[in-house]
Amino acid sequence: MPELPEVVTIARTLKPQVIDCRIRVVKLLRAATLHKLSLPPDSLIGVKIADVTQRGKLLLIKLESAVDSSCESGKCIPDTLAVHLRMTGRMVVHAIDTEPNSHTKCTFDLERPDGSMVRMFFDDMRAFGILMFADQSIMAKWSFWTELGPEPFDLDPAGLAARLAGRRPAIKAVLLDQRVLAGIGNIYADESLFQAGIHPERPAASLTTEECDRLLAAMVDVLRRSIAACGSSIRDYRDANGNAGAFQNSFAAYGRGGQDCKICGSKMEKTKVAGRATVYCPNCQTKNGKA
DNA sequence: TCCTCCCTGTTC
DNA sequence: GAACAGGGAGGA
Repeated sequence: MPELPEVVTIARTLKPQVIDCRIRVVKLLRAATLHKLSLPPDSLIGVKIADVTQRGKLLLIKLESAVDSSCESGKCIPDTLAVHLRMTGRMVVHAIDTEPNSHTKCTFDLERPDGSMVRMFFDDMRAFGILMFADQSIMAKWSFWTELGPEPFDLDPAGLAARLAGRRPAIKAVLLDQRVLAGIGNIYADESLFQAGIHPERPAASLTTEECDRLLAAMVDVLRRSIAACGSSIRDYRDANGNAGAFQNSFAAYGRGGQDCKICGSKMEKTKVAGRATVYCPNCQTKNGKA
């Protein structure tokens, strides 16, 4: 399940394979994978891939066009190919003669600067992923994009506290809300709360200044360590080279319900918060806070 | 503000 | 053969 560290890794491994390539053919194999606001697949024909970046969990393929990129000419030309991988999405580059598999939702035939061709696949077993081909006017209408919060790296403790202020829901539910923070999913929410010693069901606004400090430091540390390990591979995640990450071997909370706490040895408890499986240590992460 | 749904492979 | 995994949209 790609969260921020996995998307960073995918962007890093995809970029050298597709940069400066020109899109020649786009085949959309599942119509519902395309976002409602998206420009049609054919709008990508002829544009060049200028960069591959990421914001939160969104993979952003930056495009540049050789022709007028304004809508005034009557034809909109996308400058962004945004990909939300959700649970099982993958972007992988294969040889040009590779055929789609049963989970392929879209293929992009790319011409390299030297004239050779490759085929980029968007595979997505569970079909939750979304493709968005957009110009700036469309991005400005995409609420998920316009309302996306800052990444933890771009916040200071006071900034985090300000974003949690007035929010009564459980801190874990708030961390998963991409409008509050971008990039945190179920894995890194559990890992960060464990590392910070904060119970996942604490009302977000009840965190003290000192706890906000600890939580932000934990999120940044967990995300950085995972990026260094090329992300976490639970089942399906692979980077753009098809390689798995290694951070799953460092989990202290996620998926460890019933096992011993790595700090105090207590039995880790499993519950549900915001409809998501949640694991925490009842001793290290107490409900009334812990110094 | 919380619940259900989307989707399919894996596990119980 | 049902439960589970889960991000986000949309509805109650």
